[in-house]
Amino acid sequence: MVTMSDVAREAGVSVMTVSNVLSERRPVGAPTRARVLAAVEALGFEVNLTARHLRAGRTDTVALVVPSFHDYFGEVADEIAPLVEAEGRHLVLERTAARPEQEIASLGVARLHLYDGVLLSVAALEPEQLDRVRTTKPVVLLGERDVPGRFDHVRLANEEGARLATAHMIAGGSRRILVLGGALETTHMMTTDRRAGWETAHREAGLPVDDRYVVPVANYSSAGARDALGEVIASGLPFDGVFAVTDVIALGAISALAASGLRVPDDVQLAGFDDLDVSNFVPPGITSVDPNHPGVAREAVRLLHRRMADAGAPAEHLVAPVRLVVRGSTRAAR
Amino acid sequence: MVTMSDVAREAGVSVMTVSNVLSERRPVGAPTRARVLAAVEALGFEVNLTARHLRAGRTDTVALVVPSFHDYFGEVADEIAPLVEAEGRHLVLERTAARPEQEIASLGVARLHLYDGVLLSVAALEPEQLDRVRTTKPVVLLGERDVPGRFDHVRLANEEGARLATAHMIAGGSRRILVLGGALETTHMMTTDRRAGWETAHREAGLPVDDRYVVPVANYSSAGARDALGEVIASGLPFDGVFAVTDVIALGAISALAASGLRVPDDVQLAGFDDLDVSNFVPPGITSVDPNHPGVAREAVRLLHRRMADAGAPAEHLVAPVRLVVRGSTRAAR
DNA sequence: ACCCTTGCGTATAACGATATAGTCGAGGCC
DNA sequence: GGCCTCGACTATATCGTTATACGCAAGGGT
Repeated sequence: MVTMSDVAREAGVSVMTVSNVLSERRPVGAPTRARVLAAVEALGFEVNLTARHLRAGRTDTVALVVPSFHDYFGEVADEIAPLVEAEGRHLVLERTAARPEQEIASLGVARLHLYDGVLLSVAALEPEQLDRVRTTKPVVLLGERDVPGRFDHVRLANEEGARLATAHMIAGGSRRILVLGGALETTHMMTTDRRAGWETAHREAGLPVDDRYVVPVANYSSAGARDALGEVIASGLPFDGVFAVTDVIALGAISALAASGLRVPDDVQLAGFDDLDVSNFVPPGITSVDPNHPGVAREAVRLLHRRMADAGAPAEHLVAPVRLVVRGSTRAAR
Repeated sequence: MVTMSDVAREAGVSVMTVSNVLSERRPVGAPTRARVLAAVEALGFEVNLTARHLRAGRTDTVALVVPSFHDYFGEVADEIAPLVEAEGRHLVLERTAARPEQEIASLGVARLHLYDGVLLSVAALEPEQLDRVRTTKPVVLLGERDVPGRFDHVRLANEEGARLATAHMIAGGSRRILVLGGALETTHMMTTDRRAGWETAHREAGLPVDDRYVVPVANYSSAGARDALGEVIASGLPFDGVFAVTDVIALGAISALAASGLRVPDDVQLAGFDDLDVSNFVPPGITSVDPNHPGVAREAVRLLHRRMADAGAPAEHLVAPVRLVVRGSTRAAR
């Protein structure tokens, strides 16, 4: 490896002069500067970022820590990357899927210190585990769990989005709406908050809430959704609408409906959540709650920058607004 | 930040003893060991990975560098991660999308040295740019471009997969098959290799090859595909099959076909490439070429480990086999 | 003539870990 | 008793950069 001192020797100057030429932290005379740059070019020198980090305490790198790389998180990551890069920093993704139940533990707090800041997506992490994380590293949390108050946090208006989608299907004539991927527990998490919105819409419309219409889905996957909805259909439980708690689940649902010869939206209306790309293109288009990824990304990055600039700033807890995108899988109000 | 020397002072030993306790590189007496561990616990010490890297030259981290985080690459990344972790290392994702035309330059060779090894996905990188990368860092290339012989490289059997998919639709009765996302150039890249397979299938069947059936798609996106196919339909060019060079494009195609009232597969057969999750669930199921992601991931990681263990090993160039997954978007042979 | 600034460069000490060579007492062997 | 080995622990140099203080000549103000 070619180091700064190699360059310094080649150019006949001290290492600090090389450093100053490259970082432009302090002025260097034109002839000296030229000789240094020539030496850099000739030797093919590249700065050692590790040494810089150790000494300068700065990596110019931000990590986004996600449970898995695909689908939802991949799309969000692509929104966040340009915003981080606009500030002259780099974004890298780390993943915790190995042990979803202990996101930080499996990652190791030590790794957090490799970065200037961390966006941590908390899907399965319990608040008390999070509370044990004692780090001064700037961290902004993303996700639908409750988190300790001292952390900055961006979450979605899950309940409101679910209410909008469900109410829309009720207005379109549905009276027996499944919540696919729902769960009966009361802990605040993505799935329970969205089920709560489904309930709210029912109550507001004066419709009964029936627990049999809450259908869990294994792994929140499309395959799990297809199987789960297939079983509901086979069971004979009557339904005329499906609120899928994610678009990935909606995709599994549309597959199961098609396999059973049920027409969307004529026999069954369908709505999802997340507004993934795919929802726009799967015929007849899946009505979905748009969580405004660009907006969430912008807020998260804004909070992180603020925290990096001022470690003592009071924590902010944002709830990003959502809106319903109506497509062919639901009917207009009757 | 609490350092090893804080721990050493607290435990009344030298820093090397702390290091030896934690790394288990050399034996430490039981009472001393206990005091050290107690001090680590009491102070909440976490090793500084940057300092370790600088001194020990090892990060236990592998990077996967991709053009973007979503869809195809996200799915591949989730396959690769467990394999890397199984060897006791960490996987992080870096992205180059900022300037697709200069993947390495935008990333900076310097960043490569932050990792023990790098899996570099070359989508838009020209061979001569790659040739300029002079690094001793273990690098394995993934992707469909030609690359300099000195690099390890894993690519797909693009032409063969395209040939299989096209031949299958010909056997099912199609005679005028579009290649959506195709390009007429002859440089080896994903899109041209797949177009070549489409041509081969036509020649083998004694069918004419018509350049008007090669339809480019903006950004290889679903939206671009929908627009492009919409224009073909509007133009009146007759066709009864679509070979989409990626599943993302196939998704746009199915949307355009539905919008025009064309039935799949009755009026138009459709096949894609990549076998993304979505293809399994979009009714009626999209026939697709399965590039065997797990196999590709396994080979890539195997090559990287080999290269990390032996920098002088001869470069391997692998072409991963593909197979056709037949679903409802195509007809059985007539 | 004197002092102070300014511009340009250098020498040296960190950052926090690990590698290497050493120290030191206890015990074994002849 | 003398010598050697061995286990347990320590002192110091080092990885490649940047922060800090300093040296030194040229120029400007009084």
